[in-house]
Amino acid sequence: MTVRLRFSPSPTGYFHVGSGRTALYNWLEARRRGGTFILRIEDTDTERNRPEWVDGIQSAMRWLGLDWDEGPFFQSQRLSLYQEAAAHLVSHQAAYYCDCTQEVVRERTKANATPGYDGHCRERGLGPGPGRALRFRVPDEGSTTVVDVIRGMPTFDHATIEDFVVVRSNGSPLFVLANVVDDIDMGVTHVLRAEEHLPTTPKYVLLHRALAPGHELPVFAHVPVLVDERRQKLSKRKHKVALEDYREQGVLPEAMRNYLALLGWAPGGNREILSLDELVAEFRLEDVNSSPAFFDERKLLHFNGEYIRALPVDDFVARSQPFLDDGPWAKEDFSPAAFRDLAPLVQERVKTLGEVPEMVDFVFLPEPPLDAKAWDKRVVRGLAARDVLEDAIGEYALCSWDAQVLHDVTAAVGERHGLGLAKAQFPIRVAVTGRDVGPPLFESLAVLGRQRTLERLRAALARLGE
RNA sequence: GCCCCCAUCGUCUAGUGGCCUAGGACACCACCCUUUCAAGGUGGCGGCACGGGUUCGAAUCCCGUUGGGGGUGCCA
Repeated sequence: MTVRLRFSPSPTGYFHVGSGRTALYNWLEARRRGGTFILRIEDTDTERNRPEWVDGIQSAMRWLGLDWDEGPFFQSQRLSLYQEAAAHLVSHQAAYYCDCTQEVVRERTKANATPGYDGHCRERGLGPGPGRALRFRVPDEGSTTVVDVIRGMPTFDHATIEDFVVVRSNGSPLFVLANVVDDIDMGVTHVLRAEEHLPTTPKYVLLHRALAPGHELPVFAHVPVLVDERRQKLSKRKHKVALEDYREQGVLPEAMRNYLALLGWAPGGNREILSLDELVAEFRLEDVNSSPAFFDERKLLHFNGEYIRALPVDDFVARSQPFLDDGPWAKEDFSPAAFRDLAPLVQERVKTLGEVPEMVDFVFLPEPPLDAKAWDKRVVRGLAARDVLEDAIGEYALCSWDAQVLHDVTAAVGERHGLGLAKAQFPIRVAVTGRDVGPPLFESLAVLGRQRTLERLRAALARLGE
């Protein structure tokens, strides 16, 4: 039998990393088993849905490389299906109408030991109508066991499950109903979703049995939630966890994908960096952990650095382009050739593509950006800084313009003033690039050119003299 | 409160009764390399929550405790 998995987000906020991982796991399991991956948008709560979030879901998934075989389906366009299901429940006495308002229920059950709806309308024989919600009649006795590949078999006593609402009093279906109806209709074989859904799963099972008696239940897999440093569930409200933010920051989708895959799952052996093909081949739902994982941005960034460094230089250049386009320099001052020369040196120094512009901005800006602290420390208070600058100007004016030559010449300059190269290069670096960190200096000078280098050296001297 | 889930270094994890003196990675520290910063190399710090069982033997199995989390909506 071919497996069918679905990812069914609701468009109630931007797409966050936790959703990304759930989508990825669904996709991985579907691909590995040669099954079908379905995208279904659960937008039954019209109050909270927004079309831009729907676009966000799809673009985030495309960015991660998670292509779907069917869909996107929209529950808002499948309402008649849910109505039919509701009618079926009513005609089979599996559900009943209720006109209790939330306030009334709360008031009435306040004193009860078990909170929740008390079954007040069970025997009242109410028909449909305005202000009347449809409730599922949960058996009083017995229990429901959920078979979950990563959690075992949690069991829930029916006594602890209230008669839950499946259709709102305004006629719209609730998540729990639409979800089950669609899974049955779409032949979903594996329900892989976040752990927070585990407590409502017995309702899913009860509904499934009532709606499709004899049909096999899907296999459940509740993956642990992602948490913050305080071990609280990552939420859209409180945390900066939108996939989009990482994308804009210059995180590579393959790095994000790899990192996400490892949050709750590990391949055999001491490996961490895995290609998509390896992920597909080795991922196993059964091996997913059951405890919550902390989304560690530092490790993500480490992965990203690994992926950036592994890129062929031309790819690195191409993928840096969008970030270069937003650089702080005038567009016409950017030189692809100059960037290409520095690219290999930049590539091994950044953790995100967003850091690329500041590594090379001194080349494309008319004046070097000024890092006041670096200027003060390495030029104003730097050892023999003035002498080094003056001496360097003299040498640089005459030597041939080549990184190796510049290196040797500068080493000689340093020696004359009792400094090693490491110290001697500082005033020059700050004068020319504005900072005391950056790509190797002599290669940078080679790209900048003799004239601009000398100008900046002289400007620094002038500034020092003030 | 009630229901459910979870528990190995700070973090992500390997581990499925002997191979564990508990392995790897991130982070951190030191050293090496070195024109800065990175990268790389070497080393270090650091963990089986606790208490009972079961067993010749337990990180691994069982029970309890504690701690953490999720749910408890006419949200998903």
